Amino acid sequence: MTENTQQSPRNGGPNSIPAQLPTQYAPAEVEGPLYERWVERGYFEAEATSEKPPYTIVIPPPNVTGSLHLGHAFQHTLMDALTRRKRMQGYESLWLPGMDHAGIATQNKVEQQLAEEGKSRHDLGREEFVERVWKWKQEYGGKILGQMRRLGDGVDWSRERFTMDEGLSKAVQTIFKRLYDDELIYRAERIINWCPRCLTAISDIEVEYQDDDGELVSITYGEGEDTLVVATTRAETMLGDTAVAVHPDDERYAHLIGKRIKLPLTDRTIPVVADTHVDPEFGTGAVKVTPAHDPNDFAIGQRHDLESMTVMDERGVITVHGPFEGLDRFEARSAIVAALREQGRIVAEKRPYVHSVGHCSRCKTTVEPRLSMQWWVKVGPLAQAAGDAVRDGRVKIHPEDMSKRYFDWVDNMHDWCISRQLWWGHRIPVWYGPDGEIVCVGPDEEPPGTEAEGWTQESDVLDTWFSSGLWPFSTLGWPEKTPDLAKFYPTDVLLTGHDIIFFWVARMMMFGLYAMDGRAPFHTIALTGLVRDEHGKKMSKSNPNSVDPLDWMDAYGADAVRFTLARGANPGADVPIGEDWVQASRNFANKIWNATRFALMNGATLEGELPPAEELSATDRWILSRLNTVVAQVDAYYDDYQFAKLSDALYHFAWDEVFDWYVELSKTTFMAGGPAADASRRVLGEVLDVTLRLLHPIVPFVTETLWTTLTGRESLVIAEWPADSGFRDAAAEREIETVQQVVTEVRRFRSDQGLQPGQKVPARLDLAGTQLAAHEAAMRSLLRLQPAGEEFTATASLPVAGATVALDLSGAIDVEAERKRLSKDLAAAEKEKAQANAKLGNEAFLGKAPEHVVAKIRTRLETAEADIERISAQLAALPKA
RNA sequence: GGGCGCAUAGCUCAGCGGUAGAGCGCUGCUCUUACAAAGCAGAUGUCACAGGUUCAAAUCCUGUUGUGCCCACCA
Repeated sequence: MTENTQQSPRNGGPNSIPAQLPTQYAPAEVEGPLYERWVERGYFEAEATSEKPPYTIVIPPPNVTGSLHLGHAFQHTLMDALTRRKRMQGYESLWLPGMDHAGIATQNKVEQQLAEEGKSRHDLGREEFVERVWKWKQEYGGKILGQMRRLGDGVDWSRERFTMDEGLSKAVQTIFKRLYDDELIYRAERIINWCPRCLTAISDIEVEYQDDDGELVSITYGEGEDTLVVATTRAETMLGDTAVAVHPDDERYAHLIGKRIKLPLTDRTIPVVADTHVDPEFGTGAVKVTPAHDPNDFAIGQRHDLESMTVMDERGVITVHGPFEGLDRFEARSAIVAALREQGRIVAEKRPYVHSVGHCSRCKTTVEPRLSMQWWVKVGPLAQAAGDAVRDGRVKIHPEDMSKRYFDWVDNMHDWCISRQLWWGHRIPVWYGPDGEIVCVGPDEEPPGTEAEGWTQESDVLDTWFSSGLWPFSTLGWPEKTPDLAKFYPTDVLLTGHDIIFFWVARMMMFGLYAMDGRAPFHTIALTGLVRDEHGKKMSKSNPNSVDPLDWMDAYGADAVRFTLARGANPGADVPIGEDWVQASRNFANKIWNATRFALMNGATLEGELPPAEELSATDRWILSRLNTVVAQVDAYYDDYQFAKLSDALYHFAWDEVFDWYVELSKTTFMAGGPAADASRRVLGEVLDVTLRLLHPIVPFVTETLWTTLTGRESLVIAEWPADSGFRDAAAEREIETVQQVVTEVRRFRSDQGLQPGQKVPARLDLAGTQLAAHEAAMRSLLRLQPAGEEFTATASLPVAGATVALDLSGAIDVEAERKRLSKDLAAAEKEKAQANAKLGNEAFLGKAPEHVVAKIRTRLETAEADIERISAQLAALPKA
């Protein structure tokens, strides 16, 4: 990285460009080349050997199949702002990019492609298919990486990682082996969530529940005296029933407990068992038990040693010999109900019944609970540690109330089903021997035997979240002891959406603490909300409200999109965004552009020391005082992840104070010339320099373009973050406030009297008794007031804040309108005064209110009294009609 | 069924114990020599409802209504 002192070769030095700057900012022209320059110069590359303290963020790896949506743009903007600021603050700042192989999602994508060629993955075979997926990745994957460049993401491309990379795969195998040896990974037959379309098991959190309309049918089981009625929404599973359960204390069925009854449509009899799980109040109080196809029933089966009968294959097709064999589960449902009805076994006709049904989060297919042999992570001890790290404050969740959700899950976590019946992913490193041996193979070990000898490797792959759980350290080289790992682990902040607390955050916590000797992978978890449209509606790909951020970036620039998102980023809250708002941000960028243009045209400079306060005008001291206040504010907001507030503070400081007041007030100074003008040029340069630095992490492109032009230096990316100099000048702030008050009041009068903004009016300013003498020229300029000539006759007189502005409108003013207006204001001020007086006359208030509140009320009273005096004087000064 | 959150200007949201704020939108006047993607001026709210605590409540407590999200093995 070069010293940030050389002059930019492009523009040949400071301040030479103003004439070349067009009147409008054109983001499309500068953003692309600027980004490439940053990358070429290696600004985003972090050095493990650096002496600087590290600051690390790993990117939540987007799916290789993904493209940039507003949610990414949002989170990336915040992460980019954090890492850019830290870099400016002198940290060795690393934002590590990469992608997730996204097992099911990617496999689905490629299978889809194959389907278009009329093939299935089985036509290719496993090896060829996996090769095909890699090829797909090469060609179509990672589209999002290019889009990240467009956004301006300052990531270290030299450290880009992919969860299926060799190194990361080794990390996966290493931790699998370690967990296996620690007996934290095991294999067991359980009821799992099965997706009959993806043909794989999925974990509990990959199931999305939604209320579906179903039908509850009541069926008579048994014969003769020994009958009871059960209700079900999944009639097809009755073929696999191996019991009926009732509550042990339920007298209605006491005589049946222990007996066997006939299962309709089959030649089987099944026992009636007593189990406290059954709620006697619900339905008939009798439950059909299908251990192989329902998690509850499986548990009952375990307790009563029932047989588990699988009646469907992996596609959800009935496998039981007989009339229903070969039917899809939903066809079978109707067919079975029809058959039961024929036998007169349907007691109550189908009743509409809304109940919660699980769907595959990938393809929305209704999940089929299924008994199956799978691999599991025993989460107990891992989750305990993950919970404790937050409980004891080593890791902070921001905003804090999100931690409840974290604890709820971590403290009640079920074992995690990690095996997937897919081909794309990390293959489970376990080998099965000819004599039933099971051997887990570590990363540097050979398989225990060859296929010829009867050994086979487990065909399942791991849940994609297994590898992303290792992300904060696998990306840094773990399990090797690399310099990167030593320098950049633990990372600092994890910034991500609250929707993946369970999927990803909790798992990184578990694995990080486990693999890295109890060192949590980050000290702060900053959770963001979801991006929504301008009416707060959820954006989804299927909705017409879905927006491609690339379109907005093309139209308004990346900075505009970034600023809009940052400005909407209230901690943990959802972020609404609409095109109008992006436009407004574009306008802001343009405003900064033009203000800088103005500054350059007027010779704003950074050369030489900032003059000492005593050599500066009140206007200059005021803006410097405000500037430093804002620096401190912005720092505080950054440290609290208050992006909306810091963006807003900068927006208002820049636009309202610097551009609308300071720049306008300076115009007079510049025109007058002399040492005062020179000082102001230096101050304006300073104010813009610092403001651009402060804005840079959020709107990097426009600030970089302007700053390099202003300063002639190489880049703002590697410039220093501003520090609060501590300079404050309360007197100057008060003085300028008074100027603003006078100006605003006279403008109001002019506007109310229907004077055109540009119309010059002769005026006499009486500033005796105020500090405003120095500002007379500026005020006259802002207010379009001419010197009073010989003929001057005051037709209106406006006393305000101790000053009096007498105007010659050379004609009658609208006295009535003005009187009406002033009377209204007067009434308001008097009411205010009365209220303040009432408070100050209240002993209870005086006795209990804190001093600063009482002081505030006193000030309020004084202000009201001053207003009354001012307005009364103005009324008195009105010419008689 | 449990948990959490939210109800403030036309819209989207800040504020969370001491006189109601922002952006966009709206009204009027302006091409005032950086910017019309602009400038200036202006209008706009019984802070969901009902109780309570307090000298003081949009802000704290209780309840009601509406709304959103998360969790759960609702046959």
